[in-house]
Amino acid sequence: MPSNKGLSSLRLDIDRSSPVPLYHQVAQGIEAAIRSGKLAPGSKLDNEIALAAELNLSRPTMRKAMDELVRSGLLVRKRGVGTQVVASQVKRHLELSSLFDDLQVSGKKPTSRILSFSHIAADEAVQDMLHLGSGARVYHLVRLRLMEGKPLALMENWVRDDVADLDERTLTERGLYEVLRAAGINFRLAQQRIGARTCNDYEADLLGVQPGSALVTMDRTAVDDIGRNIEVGHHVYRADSYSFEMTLVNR
Amino acid sequence: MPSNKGLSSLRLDIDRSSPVPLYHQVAQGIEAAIRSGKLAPGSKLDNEIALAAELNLSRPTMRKAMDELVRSGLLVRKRGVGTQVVASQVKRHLELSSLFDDLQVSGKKPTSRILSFSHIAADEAVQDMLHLGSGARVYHLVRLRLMEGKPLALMENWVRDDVADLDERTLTERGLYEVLRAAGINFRLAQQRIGARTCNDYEADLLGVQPGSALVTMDRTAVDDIGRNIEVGHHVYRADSYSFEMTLVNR
DNA sequence: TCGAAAAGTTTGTCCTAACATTCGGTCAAA
DNA sequence: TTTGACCGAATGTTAGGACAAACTTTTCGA
Repeated sequence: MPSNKGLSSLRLDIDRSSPVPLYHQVAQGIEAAIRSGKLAPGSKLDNEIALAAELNLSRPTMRKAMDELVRSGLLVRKRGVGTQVVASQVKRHLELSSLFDDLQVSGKKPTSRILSFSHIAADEAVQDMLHLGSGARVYHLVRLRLMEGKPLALMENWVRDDVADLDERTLTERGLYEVLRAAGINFRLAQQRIGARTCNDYEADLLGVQPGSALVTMDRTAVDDIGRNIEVGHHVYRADSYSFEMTLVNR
Repeated sequence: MPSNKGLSSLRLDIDRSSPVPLYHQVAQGIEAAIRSGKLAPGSKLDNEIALAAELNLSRPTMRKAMDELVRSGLLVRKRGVGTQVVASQVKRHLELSSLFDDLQVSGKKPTSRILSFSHIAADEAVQDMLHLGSGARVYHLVRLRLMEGKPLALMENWVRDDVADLDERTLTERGLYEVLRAAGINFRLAQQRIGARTCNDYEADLLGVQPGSALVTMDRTAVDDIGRNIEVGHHVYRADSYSFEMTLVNR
């Protein structure tokens, strides 16, 4: 007698009139059940057909919902065997959002001090990374991010100037990504590189650490939904206060 | 006059008798076309229906192929508009593989020096991370990874002992993941955290750097296809020789 | 008793068929 | 000149069915 878990006990009520796709509603419902413990780590789910029938959905829709959770690392599947909840508590996937957004979600109160803001001609390296022609102009920002008064990150960004109007005051109280999204930009992907190095005297002073302390470095290029390279950033974080968490998924 | 690109010029011949799924064959074909430049960065693809017809596939299959490329960051889609090749050259996604595998693919010749190998009782922290009961035993490895004779990484791993038999000689010439895969383990996901710190005298000596140099740190837990936590690792890399590249995708 | 074959279960792939939603542009009305 | 309605085009969602492949369990024969 298998201990398969149906979803009936979860009260997964889906709203067919909602603009939220059914598969996403289902995925969110199951995710909530896993995170709240109603679906125990390691427990086996009913098969796709039974679950679909239980929710009055087609199998493709049910499967797409489960795909979402497999991709985010909450479920694992094996052909001929079934689908299980992953044993360990999986943190949320590394999101394509700015640090500012990350910290807001986690309930902290980040502030931003703008050290430099200018509208300048892009040098060759920036032109290349943003795929701009020669003579193009960009916004250049250097910001210090603080969390509850404590310096956390030093961020230098170059933003193409033909997608939004930036000004210094707005950026003080809103994250860069928030401002750009409000301007109608839909970020789709970012390529980034994470590494480390020791800090110099200038950085040590701003971040409030000893010269020679370790820094986490992050270089990023962000792309929107029509393939434009919107922004490149070079950020350094205090290694004692920041690290990157992510879940890698195969297949 | 749109400059939409069909795929006919690409000679995408798909083999319906192959065990490789059609959508994956198509995805690989398009990826190859992009990476080779036959599909120019920024160019717009034909619509899904036309492409499907061109390859004698159904639209869902075509769509699934494109999904793969969207998820890996090579294409971007926008409803009502179309699908484009991303402007920038996207590196391969951060894979769930060991460093050893990574370097092999890139054509380098990594070697491994085993500093310590033992079969020991798991302490409480390891028991917890691998979800083992008290009294469980694990393999414990400390390895130094060298690339062309140059030290690159210092790696400490704990592996549960009920899934494979490990021995010191095999691990010298094969990567840990390779050995575990050969034992029938299908890795599905890994949760990892990347950070930085400065190195101590012991690490400096082994890695051939000055004490106080920057290190990239990586902590990882790997999970297989039936939800078992197989291995936890704590690795440190020379910051001047290693960094993590990845592509984040929204949606 | 043990190993091989068969049957059953479950996920994986592929197809056809609609309809919905969003975007970009055109064109007419204010 | 600007606004609004409409239309075509493209991606997004949902359904239902059929078969394939991998794995587990049971059954059967030596």
